[in-house]
Amino acid sequence: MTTLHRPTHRDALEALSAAFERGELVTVFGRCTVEYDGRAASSLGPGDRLLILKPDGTALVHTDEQRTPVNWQPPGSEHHVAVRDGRLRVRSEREHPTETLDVRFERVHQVSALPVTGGRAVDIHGSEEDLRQRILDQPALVESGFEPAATERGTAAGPVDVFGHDAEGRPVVVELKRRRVGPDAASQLGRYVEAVAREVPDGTDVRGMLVAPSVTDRARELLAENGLSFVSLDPSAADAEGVAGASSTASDAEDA
Amino acid sequence: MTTLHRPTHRDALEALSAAFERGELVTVFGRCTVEYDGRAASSLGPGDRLLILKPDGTALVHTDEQRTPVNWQPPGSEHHVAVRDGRLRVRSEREHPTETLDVRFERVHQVSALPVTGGRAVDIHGSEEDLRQRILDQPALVESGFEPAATERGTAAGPVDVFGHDAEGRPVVVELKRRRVGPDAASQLGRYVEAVAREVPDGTDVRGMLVAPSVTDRARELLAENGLSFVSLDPSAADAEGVAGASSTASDAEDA
DNA sequence: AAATATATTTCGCGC
DNA sequence: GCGCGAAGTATATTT
Repeated sequence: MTTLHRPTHRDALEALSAAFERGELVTVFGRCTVEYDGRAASSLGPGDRLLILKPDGTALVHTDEQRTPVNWQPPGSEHHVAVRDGRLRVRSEREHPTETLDVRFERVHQVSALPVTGGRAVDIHGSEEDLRQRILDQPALVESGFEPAATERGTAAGPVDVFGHDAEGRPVVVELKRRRVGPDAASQLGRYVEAVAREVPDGTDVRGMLVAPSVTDRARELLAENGLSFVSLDPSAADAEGVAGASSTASDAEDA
Repeated sequence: MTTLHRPTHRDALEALSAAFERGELVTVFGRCTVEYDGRAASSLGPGDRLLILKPDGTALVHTDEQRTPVNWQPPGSEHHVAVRDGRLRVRSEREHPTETLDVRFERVHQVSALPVTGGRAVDIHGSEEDLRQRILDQPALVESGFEPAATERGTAAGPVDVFGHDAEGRPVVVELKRRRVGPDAASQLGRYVEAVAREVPDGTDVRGMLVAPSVTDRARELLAENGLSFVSLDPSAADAEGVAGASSTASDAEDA
């Protein structure tokens, strides 16, 4: 681990080059301007920022606010350091699409090179994947008598989360969302149902069910217009009881 | 600017508390485990990571890979530091929704407190907003004879990017995208057109046009099914010539 | 490489 | 606060 305080721009350059060589994570804190050009273009006037350069090619420029970096470059980019007119300049470039990030330092307050070792594998649960598993375990959460037949079933409109049949044997398309849904999810379900309806004998009733914690009003209307149902299911809720009391709030499926 | 190298956990605690007090940006580099619980839940085993704590409540945990932090907490959260069992622990909490992030350090390699001053205002161009302005300046880019009447026009399905009329006086809904579009954008346009069609006298033909650099096949089909058009327009293209050669690729608007 | 959908998306604007 | 949609979204998966 190397840290330089108020280094000369030239010393900062040396430290950065060496750190890249060693595959270390680098932070540079200093007064700088930032220019970006690529998918869009942006310009950032002088100020103190924290620049993070990762050995995988990621570049991040952070101010003292927000979760999102004020400027960045995705992994796979190439970091280049130089001193121009006595000032440290870090340029990060990539192709496909062509994008460049330019950080020009007026003053370098601190440079650190951090050797990173150890686990990167984060174990996340509570995602949509978990919700699907829960429904396969307890299909009655969707509807009494529901029988899952496939997950990620391919259709002309894309893969359906869960496909199965209801108590009366009708095909059912289930779309899962781990949080409150808006119109986009309703449209998505509609597209899937339509796609399945085309694969199936004419006149077959294909049902569509949106499973999520809740819906917005507009999404609810959209579901109703298309004869689709909504089932309230909280992904974080303890999966006790189940089976009996699947709180199914079917939409009023009346045509317009 | 303060930096401590291999501080005791207690000294690190002191430095962090003082830095929070002064409203500084803090970085902690060390071997740690991370636990998150909230909208989802995650667990991260021991390893060297860079923890960034911003005075606005943002917390970021970065490894040596990826643009996205391995764990984080959004702005507005509250940072708490403590020493438990002789180990530095940083906890970041927020409500609505309730979420907690716990970083427990085995070893603290470095602590830095960085006073940030200066500009945060980044000037971005090439966004959808710019594209809209360009179309208002040169409506013929959309279609010869197109006359914009309103932007962000409200409908029951949400605000329409640009609303206007074609050469024959028919209402036109224009949806703008700064990049290649998929089925979602086609659905969105369809919803807007439908909403406007309901406001207008029965039988009035409401046209829908998707303006973007390009479309995917499935999106193109979806547009065609709903009698919607596509106009190819690159946001980054120089707005020279124009007027004459709006490369309009209208979809075959035949009904199914 | 392209297409498609998810994400602890984040962020901003409007109601 | 909720709803809605954009974003230089990023990221993973599948074709």
